[in-house]
Amino acid sequence: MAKKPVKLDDVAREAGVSKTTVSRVLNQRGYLSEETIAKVQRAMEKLNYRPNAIARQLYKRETKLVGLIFPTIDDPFFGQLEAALENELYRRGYKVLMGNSQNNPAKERSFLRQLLNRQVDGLIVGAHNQAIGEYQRTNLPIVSIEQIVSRNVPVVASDNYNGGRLATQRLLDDGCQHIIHTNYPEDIPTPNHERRLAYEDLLRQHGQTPITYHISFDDPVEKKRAIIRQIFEDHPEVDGIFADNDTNAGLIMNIAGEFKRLIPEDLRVVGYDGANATRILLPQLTTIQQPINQMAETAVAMLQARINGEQVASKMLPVKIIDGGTA
Amino acid sequence: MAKKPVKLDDVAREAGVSKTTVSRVLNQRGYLSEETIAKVQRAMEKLNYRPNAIARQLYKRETKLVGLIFPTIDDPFFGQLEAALENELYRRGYKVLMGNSQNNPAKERSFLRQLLNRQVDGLIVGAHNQAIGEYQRTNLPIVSIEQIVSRNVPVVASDNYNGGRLATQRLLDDGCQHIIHTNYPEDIPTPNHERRLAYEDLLRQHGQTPITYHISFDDPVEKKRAIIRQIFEDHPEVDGIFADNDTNAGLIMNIAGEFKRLIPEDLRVVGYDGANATRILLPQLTTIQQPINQMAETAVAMLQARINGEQVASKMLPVKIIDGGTA
DNA sequence: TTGAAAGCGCTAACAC
DNA sequence: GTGTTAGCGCTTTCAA
Repeated sequence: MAKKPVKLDDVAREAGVSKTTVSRVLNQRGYLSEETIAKVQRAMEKLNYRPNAIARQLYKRETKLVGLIFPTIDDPFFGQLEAALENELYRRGYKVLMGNSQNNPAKERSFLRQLLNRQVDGLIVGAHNQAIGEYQRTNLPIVSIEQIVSRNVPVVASDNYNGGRLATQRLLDDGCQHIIHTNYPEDIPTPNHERRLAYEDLLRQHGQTPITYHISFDDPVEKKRAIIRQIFEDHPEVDGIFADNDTNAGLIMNIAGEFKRLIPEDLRVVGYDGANATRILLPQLTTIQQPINQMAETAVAMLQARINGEQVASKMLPVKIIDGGTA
Repeated sequence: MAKKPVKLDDVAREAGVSKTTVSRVLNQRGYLSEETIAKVQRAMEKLNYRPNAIARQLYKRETKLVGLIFPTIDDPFFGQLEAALENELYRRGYKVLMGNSQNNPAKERSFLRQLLNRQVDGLIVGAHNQAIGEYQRTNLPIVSIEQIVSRNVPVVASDNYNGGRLATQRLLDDGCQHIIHTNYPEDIPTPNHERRLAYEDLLRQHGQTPITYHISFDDPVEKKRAIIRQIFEDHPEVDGIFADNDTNAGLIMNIAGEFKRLIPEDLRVVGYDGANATRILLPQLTTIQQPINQMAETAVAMLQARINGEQVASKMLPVKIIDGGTA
């Protein structure tokens, strides 16, 4: 609005040198006399000069920005994951463009379209939505987390099968006879479903019938509660629940109270994720912990490699069980 | 790396028209024959053309990007706040550049410096760090949330004094005789301290001695736990605690267990924030709820006004008490 | 209804 | 050591 912003030219004029010289001082490149440097710096100071990052980006054809596309940030797992990603990216000189898809394919698509317009140097995605064609026909470097995007996008995932195995085995070891599992609806294909496979395999091996209730990540919490109440109504005999995330485990623990079930006496519960926030608020919850920070570091390292033009393979990271007391 | 990206020129050549025409089709501006439009669109399609957003930004001198500077995103309050901000900004056509200052003044400063270089059209800040000189000498539109930044930056805050009053009054009504408060260290000036003022005012009015323990938001959780244990050791007579955020309230509830205090029988607890995630995981916690989503909407509306060159005044939003059962 | 040309603010050959 | 010049890819007067 007010006065036009100061540009390189203005600094050059003020210092009585050429644009090139100012640019060199700015980037500390090439040979310059101490005197000139000082002169230019004085001019910059005097005019309170701020280089225009956009102009530089245009020339350099890189923005040092990485887009993050995840369902939301308002969740213990994704909050910690995105925080770790931001941190690691910052260490490597990248800033973060954040996009929450919120189970809204239109939003995800619009977001993606814009980012593909040379706004970012790379993308890290973990959105739940149906993989969109856009992801396929771009050669922007992409890495995904716990999500299958397309054939040419490497994935960082934790060992979901083993996580499901550890959780189910714990409940079996506790002597549970009626173990129920909660997971996403089947039509959303994610590595997450390996957890369910492990649960089903183990239950069958032990002569029990696997029963899975579907709770969509993006459901409003009241709907989630309703589904969980349904579990207790449909299966009063339930004595063990393996929840596919800690938030659901928390809901289950509360609703168990409504049904007068004591945990762990009447009902054992194992959660999944083991994010900081849930560990703090629900330390009593036994859960399968994903190596969230390590997943973030790995994803960033892989993205960096892709940006450098290298090929990288998908990676699987180990999980572990955290003993709380609920199972 | 591979083939050079397609640019406007290429599309123009392919369609046999000028750059101007292609640009017009792109922006749906000016008079164009149906035929030309179709021709150009076919060329775009064929070449899989993606406009370079950076070039446009350079010309337009606006990026449609807003920077968010907060301590972290891995926290129920800030997670929900930033999610709401992102959502509201997206509605208005802005994307979000996220920067977590993490109680690291160097990081905050570096982040800020870069954003001031015309990378964003505006800034919403809520970092805890000492206000940095940089904030003052820029004319980038800025709005702050629950944070005093500088004289010319309008603030969106909730009614912290009333929140402190509601919390303390509840504990007094419950008959607590020894009420303790946790809050930030005093040297970080935030509207948050109004909560403490209210607590102190009320306690003195009731002939009690206010006692505040300082828990820094950025302390590692083990340090927070240690401070809370100290409360119980120093003041075994404590029968009410007003925590300045729900995470601390959660820690208090767990440590109360270590000291064999039953809640609410032996100890009443009131938290602060009332964010979604804590409401889900700790529904039993009585807390003061900030209107987080409304704060986000207000901040975005104010920022938009500032970007449009209007002056705006700071705003204060009401809080309410949520009955859980811990007080 | 369309095009030529100037310019957004910066960088980097290439010359001197 | 320093300057001249030609772009980076787009938008927009102005003219035709």
